[in-house]
Amino acid sequence: MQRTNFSSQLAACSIARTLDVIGEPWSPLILRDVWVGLRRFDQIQADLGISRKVLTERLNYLVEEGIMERLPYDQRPRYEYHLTRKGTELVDLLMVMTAWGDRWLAGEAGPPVLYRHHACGEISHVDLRCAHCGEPMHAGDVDPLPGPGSAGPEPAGAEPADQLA
Amino acid sequence: MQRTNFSSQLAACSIARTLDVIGEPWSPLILRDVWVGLRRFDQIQADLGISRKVLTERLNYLVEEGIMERLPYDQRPRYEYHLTRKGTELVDLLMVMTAWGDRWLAGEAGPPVLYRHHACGEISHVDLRCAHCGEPMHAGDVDPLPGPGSAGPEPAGAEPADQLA
DNA sequence: GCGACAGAGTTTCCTCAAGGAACTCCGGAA
DNA sequence: TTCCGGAGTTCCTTGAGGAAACTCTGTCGC
Repeated sequence: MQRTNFSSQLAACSIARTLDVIGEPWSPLILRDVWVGLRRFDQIQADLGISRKVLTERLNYLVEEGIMERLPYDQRPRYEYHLTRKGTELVDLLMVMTAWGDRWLAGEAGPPVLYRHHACGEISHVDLRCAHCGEPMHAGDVDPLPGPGSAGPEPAGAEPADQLA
Repeated sequence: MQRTNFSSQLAACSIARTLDVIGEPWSPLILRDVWVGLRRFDQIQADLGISRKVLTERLNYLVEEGIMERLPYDQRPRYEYHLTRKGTELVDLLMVMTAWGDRWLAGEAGPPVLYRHHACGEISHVDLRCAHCGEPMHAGDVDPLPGPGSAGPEPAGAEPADQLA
């Protein structure tokens, strides 16, 4: 296929920008693998069954974008991939995917993996809260407004959010 | 390209399952558009600049997966897409993408769109909390454990999370 | 010293589906 | 009776992804 081009959206949409970084097929799964400790090329390749070519491309891109670092672990040309701060924060996304997938897509067997929260020691999952007041913050709890990086002051028309997010 | 095949991962990974639903290019942006009120085919098509063919495919798939409903709004064959409960909860993912994108990828101009939280009236963004204890829950705050839907009891080896999430 | 080895990619070739553009279909409206 | 606007289809090209073989580099065993 042709490389999907979100360019028109990149200007005005943090979602599109984020997708540009981890939106490609396999990228989130690679991020997950590195997060849980599969740090080497062949480990990730074997775990995912991804082609070596694609894995190379994705890893290079993720390094380029500052999501991961490529660090030598031997005199020989051997490298490990580690998450940067930027990459670690991106794992939030994976946790939300996990929560949603567990809730809506888990088979009769239940979730394949559980997470124990260090702070309370319980098996739990993530919940979205307002960073300001701490109350729940979901799809219906917000109004979108044009921000400083928007294309310009939108006419306050009937369509509140034509150029979005 | 050949349709990316996560099949090996689908069995054991809620992330892969979730990606199977909204992981394709454009799907998250379509979800966003419908969320903010662009509900008709041509509106979405014009907003995203996506090809009509791909938009048709994505919409059909999202309807099939129960993320959206296709509802007539006229005697003529005219339809609108609306989010289901399942789809609305998936918007959480978009909010996390927005938060991450705003933090790490916003240009010098700042975020293109802001969200005002109904509960507190403030411009804010989402934060991840433990659904159980309410404390912050991020990448470093959890241990993954095999759950009921895992392939089987993993040998409690040195590699704590080989078959993951 | 020399070949086998292991990790980490590169390269090549092939296939097939993603994207784009143009076409169709349907039921009012003029 | 034609025009129009919304909502899809159809067709073609291209380039992404997969598979497998090849490369490069430093170690290890003998």
